[in-house]
Amino acid sequence: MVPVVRPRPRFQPLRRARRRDRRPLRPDRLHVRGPRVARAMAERHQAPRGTRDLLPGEIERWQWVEARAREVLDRYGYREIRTPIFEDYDLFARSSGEASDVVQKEMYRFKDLGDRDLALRPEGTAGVCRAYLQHGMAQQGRIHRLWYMGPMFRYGRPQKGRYRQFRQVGAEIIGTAAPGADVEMIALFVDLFDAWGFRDLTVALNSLGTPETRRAYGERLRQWLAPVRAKLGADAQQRLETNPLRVLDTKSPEERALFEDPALGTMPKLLDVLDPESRDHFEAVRAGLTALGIAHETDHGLVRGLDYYTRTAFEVHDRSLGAQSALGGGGRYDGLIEALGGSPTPGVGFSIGLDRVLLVLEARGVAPAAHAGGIYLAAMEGTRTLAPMLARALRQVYTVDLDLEARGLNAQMKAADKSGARVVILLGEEEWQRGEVLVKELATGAQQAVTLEGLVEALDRLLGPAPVSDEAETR
RNA sequence: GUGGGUGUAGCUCAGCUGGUAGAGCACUGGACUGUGGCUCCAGGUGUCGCGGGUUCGAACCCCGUCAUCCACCCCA
Repeated sequence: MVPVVRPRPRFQPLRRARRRDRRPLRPDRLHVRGPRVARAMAERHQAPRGTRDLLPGEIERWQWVEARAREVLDRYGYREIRTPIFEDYDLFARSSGEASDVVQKEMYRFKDLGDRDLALRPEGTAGVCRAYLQHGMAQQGRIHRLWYMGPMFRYGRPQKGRYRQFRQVGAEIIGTAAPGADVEMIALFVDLFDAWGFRDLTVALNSLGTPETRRAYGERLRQWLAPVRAKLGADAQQRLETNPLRVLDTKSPEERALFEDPALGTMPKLLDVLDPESRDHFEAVRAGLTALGIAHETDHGLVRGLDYYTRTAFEVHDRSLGAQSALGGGGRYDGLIEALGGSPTPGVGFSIGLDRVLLVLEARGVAPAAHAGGIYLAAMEGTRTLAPMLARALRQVYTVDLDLEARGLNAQMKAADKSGARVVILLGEEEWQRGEVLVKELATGAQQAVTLEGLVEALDRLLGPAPVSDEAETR
């Protein structure tokens, strides 16, 4: 006989193959995952880098945060607006600034099948302003208070608190340059954090003036730093040319020490060169915040490099987050809508990174109260077909779970316990003959037979008619 | 995009300078086809991230790659 040599698949050692062959067939797995060969050849999928799944157990925390935010925004009288998750690339390029990092290297930009140049939104304000213009909202009232909540996308190396898909909640007031708008915006900003349980926040505040005052200030900075220019890092020297305000933003202790050099004299402050109108505006905002008892402090290093940002800029940070400490920020953008092709229209807004808010809440052990359990409907052989009907009727009012696989009573009771149900309705055959069901309270084990007519009354007594609370509590 | 750390069961982690898969929790079934938690028994607990290479032999060594974490850049 001629020996036949069969090539052995290289991806699977013989030892492992034998092990697998000894295992009993698992039909429940086979039909889900497919035959072994197909599985071995297929790549196993995972969420793309920088994205993540929010699973049951974690999503409740998100729902709680979102619900609290909606309540506050609603009480402030703001209206929700939902804009597309992708827009023309050009919209973001204009609103964020061609030279900005976001546009230069963080944009998810793509062409669709119609060769349109599109991008996933990196922030929310651009889309809101576009919608404002597209639908002529200016004609329907001068001042619009809007909010949005949803995913944003930026391409960058992910780390804790920074993801490629992240969620923001934000608000805008379009149509007034009054300092009162800035004050309300910051009050809303702070009250959102308050609703999530943040206390003792301090808002960092600055005024960027106008593009003209910023240019003048940039020149002052260049002159001031000229003596130590050679000692600055390469990045800082580059920024001194393109965006001098950013030089002050450095985290380098060496560079910060240079700023303290007595030979330089005191650092010029942007507030010192503000135009009189911007100065008055800034003072009015500060006075308004003080009147409301909102803690704030001026941060001369707080800058926004983009041309369309004007006057007020603000941020809050949480040091527990590490390098990505910014929880949210905002400011006035009186030049933006004009730059997008509208008539000159002032606006002010903010955005808050919900992923980072959730990180802080998680670290603090703040969790939504556990969901109060509902009803588990257990059936027996002779009442099996009744269960789906009764369950459907009860589900008009109650949270009802039941077994789908015709399992034994023991298994159903275990499932009921595991599901967190408070009450089991047992469709016993004998009881059903008499027009009754058994109602058992799991916490006490107490059980009684009730007629169908008395069932609702018994359930209300055990479960209470009150809706479940979703207030937060500390573990 | 730059630099560094880490990838072993669903989760938290052991695994000695190469010598053939481990614990706890969780999960499923059974003891218990008319009653959950406790206990006991049985069990999937596994592409040792993935792909190459070195070796008689790789979870361990080398290279690449992916993911994750930290820092930078920048922001939320």
